Amino acid sequence: MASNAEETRFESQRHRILKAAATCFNQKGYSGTSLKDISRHLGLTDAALYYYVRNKEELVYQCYLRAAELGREAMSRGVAEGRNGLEQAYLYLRYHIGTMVGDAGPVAIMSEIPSLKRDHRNEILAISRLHSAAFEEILKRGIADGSIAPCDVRMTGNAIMGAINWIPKWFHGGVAVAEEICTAFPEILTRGLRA
Amino acid sequence: MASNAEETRFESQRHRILKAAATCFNQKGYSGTSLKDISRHLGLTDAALYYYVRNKEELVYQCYLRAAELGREAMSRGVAEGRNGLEQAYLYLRYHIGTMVGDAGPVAIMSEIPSLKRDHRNEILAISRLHSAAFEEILKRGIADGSIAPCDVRMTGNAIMGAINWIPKWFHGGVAVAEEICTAFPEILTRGLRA
DNA sequence: CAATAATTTTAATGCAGATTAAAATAATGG
DNA sequence: CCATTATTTTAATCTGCATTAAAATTATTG
Repeated sequence: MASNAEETRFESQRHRILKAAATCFNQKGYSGTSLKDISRHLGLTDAALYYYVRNKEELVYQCYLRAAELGREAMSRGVAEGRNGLEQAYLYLRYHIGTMVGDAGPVAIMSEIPSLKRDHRNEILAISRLHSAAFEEILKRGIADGSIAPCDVRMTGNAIMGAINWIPKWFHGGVAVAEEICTAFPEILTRGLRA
Repeated sequence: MASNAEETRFESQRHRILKAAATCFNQKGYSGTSLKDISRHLGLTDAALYYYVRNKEELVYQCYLRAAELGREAMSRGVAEGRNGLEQAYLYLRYHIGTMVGDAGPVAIMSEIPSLKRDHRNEILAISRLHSAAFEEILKRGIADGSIAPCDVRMTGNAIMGAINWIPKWFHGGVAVAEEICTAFPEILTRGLRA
């Protein structure tokens, strides 16, 4: 049976692979990146990837699961720490964006949902809807407690999520820029919410 | 030689094709949509597309050119009609978003730049940079004339453009929703700019 | 209606890239 | 060291899809 050390080895390699995949998908899109593109990033052969993952689609799927997990964590931290709706929104954005531009793991590739196969797509769409709904709840809470000005929460949510989801399209690494995004974005995105 | 009537026929068909292509690209991405996907939308065969366009890549390229043209028009109208930076930003957003959710032509597929071949990509990137720079100019003008609060114009521009560019990802037609977007978005996106 | 041009289709061709199987290499434990 | 297990590679295969050429159809014009 595999020892603990080997498990770790496997898991960490798998993690590297998912991250490389996410990077490529963000740059060239799902169908636009070949398995060779991904494996080249890692000094491997394309066939080697199949030791870690069932097929290409699972790469996106796993990235999405990880991204969803990070998003969920960011949101609960924000909700837990914020004293009102506005603060919660601000903190959530800060944490979420932090993970996206940091190197904690595979970043969100929110553009590639159509590439998922039916079951996975439905699952991710459901998670995604829950996430949006939770954010809209924060907005409603802020409106109720007077920290956020009344607004169309659906559209406001769409706007803010769009701004976030678009980040991977123009951010291609760099610690300095990452810092700048982390401080500027939450401020910019919540300034319009203030009551 | 072709008469005027025939030219119009050709051009209008070409236009239909570009629009169908843009729709598909927005839904499934460039590499994710086959020529058959596009032609099926039109009641044609995939091979028929080659009568109107050199190859698949030119479909995206032409969509980008059209989108850039629409964006440019929206911006100059906004700048011409607005009395200060804030108004200009608002009007530009209103016009630009209007064309994106309307059926004037192929909508922007800003996600697919990597799919373009080198020369076309450089061209579109240059145009895109000009567009962003022009928007940042509007912001600076607003800061100078006191209508917009001082901010990181680069990041603010990225945030607003992201929110716009993401629209095709979640908007899939519907006149009512289109109306809602047109009125809500410019307001939401400029509220955070006010001095 | 004949003749020419415009448009679309049918039927190949060819390639890129995902997937698989078997072989080779590297790691690990006794 | 040997034996076993983990990891990666080489070498096929198979398929989907862009692209092309030639034929068929539809429109247009004198």
